[in-house]
Amino acid sequence: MGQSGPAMTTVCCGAGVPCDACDARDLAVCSVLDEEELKRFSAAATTARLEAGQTLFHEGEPAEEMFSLTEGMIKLYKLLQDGRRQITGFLMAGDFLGLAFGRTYVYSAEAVTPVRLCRFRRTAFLRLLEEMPHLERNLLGRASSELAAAQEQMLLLGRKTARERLATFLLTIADRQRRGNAEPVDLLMSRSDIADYLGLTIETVSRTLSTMRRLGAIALDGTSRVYIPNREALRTIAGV
Amino acid sequence: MGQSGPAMTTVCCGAGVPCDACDARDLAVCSVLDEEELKRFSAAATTARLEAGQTLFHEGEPAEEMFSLTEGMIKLYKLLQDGRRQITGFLMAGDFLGLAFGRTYVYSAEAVTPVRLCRFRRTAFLRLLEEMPHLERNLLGRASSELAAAQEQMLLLGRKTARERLATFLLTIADRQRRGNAEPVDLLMSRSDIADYLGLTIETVSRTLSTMRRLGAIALDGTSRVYIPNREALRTIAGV
DNA sequence: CACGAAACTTGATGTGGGTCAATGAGACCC
DNA sequence: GGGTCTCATTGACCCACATCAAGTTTCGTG
Repeated sequence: MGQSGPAMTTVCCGAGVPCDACDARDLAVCSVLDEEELKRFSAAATTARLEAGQTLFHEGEPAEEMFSLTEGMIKLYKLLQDGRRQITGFLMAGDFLGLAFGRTYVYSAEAVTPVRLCRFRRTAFLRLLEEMPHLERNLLGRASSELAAAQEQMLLLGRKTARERLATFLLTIADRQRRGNAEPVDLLMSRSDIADYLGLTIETVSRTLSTMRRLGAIALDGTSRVYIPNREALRTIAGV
Repeated sequence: MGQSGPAMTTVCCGAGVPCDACDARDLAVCSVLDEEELKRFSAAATTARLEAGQTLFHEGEPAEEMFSLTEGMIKLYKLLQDGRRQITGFLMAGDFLGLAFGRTYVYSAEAVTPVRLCRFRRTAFLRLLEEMPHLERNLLGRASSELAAAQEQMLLLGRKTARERLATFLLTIADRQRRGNAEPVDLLMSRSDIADYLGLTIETVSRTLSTMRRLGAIALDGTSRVYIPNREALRTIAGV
């Protein structure tokens, strides 16, 4: 189920991007730091890269590092012993992951596309957190909106139909990619990932997308590009 | 669907409990404050009471107040326009609610039992937050564990069977009530609340509990008291 | 560019939990 | 102690989505 590749050992260090050239400079936690703080902050960070499909960490492992995603997409997921999987979120440039005041990670993280990240030792990061109130406030804000998103997702998983789930999903992706109304959305993740995110099977995802295409609610270009001719119409289907 | 009773107008002020006599003194956010801070903190708070079934606030309303629950149980929920409801959490003494950096509440909150709370004006609370780093750290910790709980709930809603959901739910309640293995758990909330929390219908909740009783996994005393003779066995059913 | 593997789509069939409906059991009130 | 209201349980039936099983498309590779 996509857990190919050894974990941390395969992360290549180096090839780091300096902060001013970083795609996530204005999105990530570091955006709230002043020049002096940024210097100390980046001194505490190393950079890492992962290929698509590689695992950053597994649920249950000691949470010794935290990460800021600067490029690419990562999925977070939890597994039941028999292999059933629930993807709890897709992260993009600027997102922070691994924050845990407990001892272990509460989810696994795997690259969906090739990614770059800034990596911090847990202890070092927590020290920075104490010294930089802006940083703490920013993380609290992030946690708060992640929580809101999680509650929205609970509504989806607990109460929405397959069609409503897909419509909601497509609209969320479109928003996050800040695409104009005419531009296509790029899904990046596989049908299996979408299914495990929406609490469905790949067959249902595929069938539902086909139905929506037949109805003219979306158009598909390949398996990953989706045109949404009328977002308002999709919003009606989404039940939002 | 349980939205009886007018909202804020019916909240009775007064009858406040002084901090030292407060049930939640060691659980709530105020537990991290020193004497001097607590004085300022409580000066900013008023107290409120609600009867079971009364609404504290509705999703979408301007988020002008934040609350610390000191007694009783509150449920948080979101609605779809056609009335489908998802309960996203049950809060107990010590829990904090209403934290929103956005302008509006992202969920509704309603009393399950009679409750008492400390109430803060949003602006006043945010000011206190800046002045008291302990407080901010505590809230970040809370947000972080709430997020972990939310992800656990997504796994439940997306991937678990009805039986697994109920078993998980009962074990969680048992943990939160810190009951010994022999002691019964008290559900407090209705079947309808349980159903809307677990993404099921009341009929399925009822049937599943009956089946578990027939199998000897639990015993019921009335509709609300549940004995769990063997938690390990229930844990096996829960798939955890 | 042909081959093979993986990912996706589509169809046929099955089923867990939803829906609809009736009955039962407390709780409250007079 | 009987009436009523609300909530919970139980039964019969149904359907949205899962499962099982072919195809088909895409894409990486020699």
